Amino acid sequence: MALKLFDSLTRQTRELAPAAPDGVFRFYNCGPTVYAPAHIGNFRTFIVNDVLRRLLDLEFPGKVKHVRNLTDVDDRTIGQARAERRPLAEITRHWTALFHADCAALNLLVPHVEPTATGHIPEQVEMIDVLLQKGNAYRSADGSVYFKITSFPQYGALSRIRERELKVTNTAFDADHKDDVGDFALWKAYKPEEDGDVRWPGPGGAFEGRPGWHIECSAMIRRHLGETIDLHTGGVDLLFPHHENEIAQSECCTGTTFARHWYHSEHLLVDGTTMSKSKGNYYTLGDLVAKGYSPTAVRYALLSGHPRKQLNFTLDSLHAAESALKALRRFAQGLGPAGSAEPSALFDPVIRALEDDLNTPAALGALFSAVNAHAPGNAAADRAALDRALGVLGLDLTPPASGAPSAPAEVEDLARRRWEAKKARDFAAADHIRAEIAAAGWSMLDSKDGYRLEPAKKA
RNA sequence: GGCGCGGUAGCCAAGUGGUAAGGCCGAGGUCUGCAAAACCUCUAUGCGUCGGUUCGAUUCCGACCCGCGCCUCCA
Repeated sequence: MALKLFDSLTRQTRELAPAAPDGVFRFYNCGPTVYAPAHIGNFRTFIVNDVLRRLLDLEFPGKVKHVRNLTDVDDRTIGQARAERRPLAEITRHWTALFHADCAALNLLVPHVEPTATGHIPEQVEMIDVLLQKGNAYRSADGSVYFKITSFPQYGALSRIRERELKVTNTAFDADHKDDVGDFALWKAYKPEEDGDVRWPGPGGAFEGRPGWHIECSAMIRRHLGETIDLHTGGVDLLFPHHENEIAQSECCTGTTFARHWYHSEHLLVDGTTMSKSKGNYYTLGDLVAKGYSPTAVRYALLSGHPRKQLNFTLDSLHAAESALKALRRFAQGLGPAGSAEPSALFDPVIRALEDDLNTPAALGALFSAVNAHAPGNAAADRAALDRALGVLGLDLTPPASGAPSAPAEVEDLARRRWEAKKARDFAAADHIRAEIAAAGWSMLDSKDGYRLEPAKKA
């Protein structure tokens, strides 16, 4: 089985394989900026990358090194700290913790390394020093350092920026400091009124300030994965300028290929448009859980579209996901435990769909096709196969732990009375009480020898 | 203006030069005192529009219409 993935640089679907002699597959996924709760659009990318990670684990067992960073110093994190008048580290620590909790709820595997920008300042400064020495970077009047894109002839290969006609605006061109609009900051000189106590010694041991955004990834990759990595991923929005700039600074610094394969997942839209707080279509995982949806359903819904296609997220898609998951749970229960059985081939098409450029919607389709095609016989082996397929998708069928809130005492009391009435075959009374229970916002679900109460479904 | 992506049933969504996976919803049925659940069955002569290539196109080519994203720090 070969794992194929679209490569944003060559615009072709290519096979993934480690290049280094040690056989380790080096995988870097651009992580979040920790200044606010991550929204489900962010999580679409992280979930897609999580499925990728699981596929890689299947393909290269024990030989995958997965790194995902945390951006904990940049304009936005600093801005948030200023707005709240709290130390930067306190802000980023808080949002990192929430991010990790959301990741756990969404069943995301923990990367092998999760480096932070602030934890790698010397590494970043070192790279900037090299770029200055090699003439790929220059220092501006205020002590900032910019990368000179004309010094790197291949600049623009990834984003095809040369074919674009840049809409140049005054705000985009910081004429005071940059030589060229396209140049980007490697190091930003310290500005007391903006940066507060956020500052480090800069290139050459002088020029206090902080790193630009792009250099952190280059430095952390170099430190944790080496000069050449096998796969670099992120959302499409990072393609330009972030990844373009990473390539430039890394390759100029090391003189060798930075990433052998690039992959970008598309944006999540909500209600047909981009998410924004002002439109009221901005969702975090917490928002959706508060509405009663399970994180597993969120994960399922986010996998229901092709990762390289924009996905329009709606609450309806969450309903569909909950229903589909419910059917899968029933099916799994019907099969019983896998025990020590070897997986059957029943769900192989699911894995194959994923190996074919991470086609998650096809994989989900194949999952149900297999369920529908299932014939009784080797339940344990089929269950083992189901578990493996669901494992790669990262779908955990365990029902939500907490769940059912208990009904108020008066509703419990009504239920008890209705049950007695029913047993006495006084159906008129039983139906009357059912209506009362419904009026109180609860549903009474009878079974053969008992009943349970659930909150009535909201419209 | 430039770069890119997409338009497949009520909704979501795969896919292929040879005649449309799958999920949700809905409908009918079985079962159940009722309700719910579960199970069974059904649901696109059609894949934005118009041309072209072809024995044959939803799938290739062209034009057009519509939607969306990006164009300097947003996954």
